[in-house]
Amino acid sequence: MAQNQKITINDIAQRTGLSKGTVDRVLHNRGEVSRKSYDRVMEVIRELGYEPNVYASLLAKGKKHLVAVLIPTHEPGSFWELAASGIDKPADPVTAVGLETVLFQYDQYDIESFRAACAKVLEANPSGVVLAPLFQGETEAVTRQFVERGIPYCFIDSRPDSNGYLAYFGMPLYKSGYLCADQLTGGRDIPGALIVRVRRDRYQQSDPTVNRRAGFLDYMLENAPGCKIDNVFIDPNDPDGIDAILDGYFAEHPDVKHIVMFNSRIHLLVPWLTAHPDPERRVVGFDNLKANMEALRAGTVSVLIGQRPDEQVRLAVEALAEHAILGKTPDRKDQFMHMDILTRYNVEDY
Amino acid sequence: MAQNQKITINDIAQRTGLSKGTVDRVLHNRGEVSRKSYDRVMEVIRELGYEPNVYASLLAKGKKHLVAVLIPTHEPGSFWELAASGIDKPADPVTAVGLETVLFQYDQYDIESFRAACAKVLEANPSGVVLAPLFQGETEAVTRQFVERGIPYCFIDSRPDSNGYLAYFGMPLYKSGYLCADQLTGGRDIPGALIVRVRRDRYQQSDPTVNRRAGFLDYMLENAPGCKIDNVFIDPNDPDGIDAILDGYFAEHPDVKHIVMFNSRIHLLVPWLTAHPDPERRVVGFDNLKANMEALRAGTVSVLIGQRPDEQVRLAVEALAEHAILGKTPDRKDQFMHMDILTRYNVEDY
DNA sequence: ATGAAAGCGCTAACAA
DNA sequence: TTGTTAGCGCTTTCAT
Repeated sequence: MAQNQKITINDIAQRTGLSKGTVDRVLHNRGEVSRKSYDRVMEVIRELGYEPNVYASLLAKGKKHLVAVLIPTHEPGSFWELAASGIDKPADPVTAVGLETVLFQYDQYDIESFRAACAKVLEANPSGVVLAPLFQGETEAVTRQFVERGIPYCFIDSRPDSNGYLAYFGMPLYKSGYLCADQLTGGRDIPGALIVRVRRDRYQQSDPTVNRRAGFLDYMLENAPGCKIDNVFIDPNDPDGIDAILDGYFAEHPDVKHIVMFNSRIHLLVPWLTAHPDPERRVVGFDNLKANMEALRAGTVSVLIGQRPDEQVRLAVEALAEHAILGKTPDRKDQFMHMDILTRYNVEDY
Repeated sequence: MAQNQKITINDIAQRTGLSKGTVDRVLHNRGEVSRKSYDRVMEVIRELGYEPNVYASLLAKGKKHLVAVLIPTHEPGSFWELAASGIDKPADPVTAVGLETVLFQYDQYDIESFRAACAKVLEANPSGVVLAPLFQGETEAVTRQFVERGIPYCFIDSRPDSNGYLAYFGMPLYKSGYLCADQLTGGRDIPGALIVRVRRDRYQQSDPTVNRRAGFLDYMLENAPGCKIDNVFIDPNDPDGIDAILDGYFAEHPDVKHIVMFNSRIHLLVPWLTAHPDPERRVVGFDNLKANMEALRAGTVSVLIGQRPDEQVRLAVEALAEHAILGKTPDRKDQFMHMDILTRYNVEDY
């Protein structure tokens, strides 16, 4: 074990015969230092194994770091509520080190509200921002501003094709469809499966489920070639309509049992599923919304695939904090989250 | 938004007409303060919404916090290696805040080495220690010493019946057996299943797998009553013996396909499984050892149930750090980890 | 290009 | 019981 006498800038100032000020200047590449002094300082730093004391530094600059989290407003029980809950999770010692996180929200169906939120974020002049790229064009616009102002940012949930972000935290979408298919079929060929989709007006939003669907279909092609796959569209705001649509479909296709949805709304089917129990049926959906987990416990949904949205924001915030405070850059830019398989037997401690 | 002018102990000193010293005393309940002053200070603190500045505090006391992690030596690819890898995971800002973690190891089959490691831990006088309670009696002994010396400690992996620990991070063992059974059977009745066990000499160690086995058997009783369940014992150090035992068993029981192991050693069966492929067979094991994950990818093992041992130690270290630095106590003492279901389709990003 | 010095907010030792 | 004071290690003017 090496001697643990922390060595300070004073030590290295003495050793070099220079002053703390100069040492500090080289430490932060702040210029105004002669080539010679610079080299000498660097040498001694290495020699003595100097490591800066973060508290002292933070204390001296007296700066609070603020990271902004820019996500849609969350109705209770929604996906974005889960995500938002991650904002307070960064390990307390971290926040204790002078990190403040602020939530900026917008209506995910209203591009104007997104613009407004972006403006507020810029105003707050944060040390970093984490955002979900729901509106493609606008996202490009803000991130360009971030870059201009030297504000690092992280994407969560999904990731545009741009390149200036510090890191991305999210599920591998195509693969998640694959996994989903495997859970639905149990690895066996099945007669048929119904994909329930939400009719979306296109709010200029990107749809992350298309990749997922692609993965699903590819799996089926390879592993369950005999399976007939149908699509049906529902309106989230019309519960009766949902029942009617499902009734209609299954009346015509009594051989089909299995059901899958690629967004987080599998809970919309619970009333119908409850009314039409079938031990043979497998139902697979995504995301650990409260209502979805209820359905899992009740047995109406067989499997849920989770991606820990709260972890995504936690990790993103931490990455930004490390960047701001310690100047570190994550080793991998794209950090894919593990896809959690949830059944009634392991929901409890999720 | 409230005004963000950080208020300091100076402010509250002025407001009360007392000195920083006195304020500091009440802040830390260090006594030597008159009832009256105490009350007044508290009042003003509340009134002004004072919050201490952690950096300043840390800087002033100049104390590095050390947390000791006391776990078995890890051979490469073992369970404890995974656990050990969590030691460096606490978010960097945390370690930056002055946390040092040190690993203390012992031979899990040698109680003397455990005693020695404990002695060293005590010697290091850490601010906290995380340990796995492998040796029951000895664990009681050390923890008693921890309590005496006011050193908080966390258990990981499993948890004795004592009560003085700060927190426990681990898998719910009984439930994990239940989940395991469900994954093995796929929710259907099956003709038979073979439990492969490791013959353990009793090193005075507690065996965490007994609860798991109990959960498994209960599930089977309830949900697969027709299933014949057999046990077979292998010696980890005798690969040929393993093959022989499995050959022997399956020769006699051609109707049985499924195999399960309750410890982390399912990878021991890979040679035999590879030599005897069977698309109908399901094989379920525990823990994401490298060898196990390989088997999953190769398709010889169907499902692995993971508990993120690295997360367990990370969380334990963080809990201890929060306690030491911030004086916080975790809200829940027993923090059960989620049980991860791993298949070939979601191992990749684990 | 470099040095000197005044803090950042808090702690702890010592006086009073 | 309370006040005073000298730092903790680093940053940041302001001189030089």
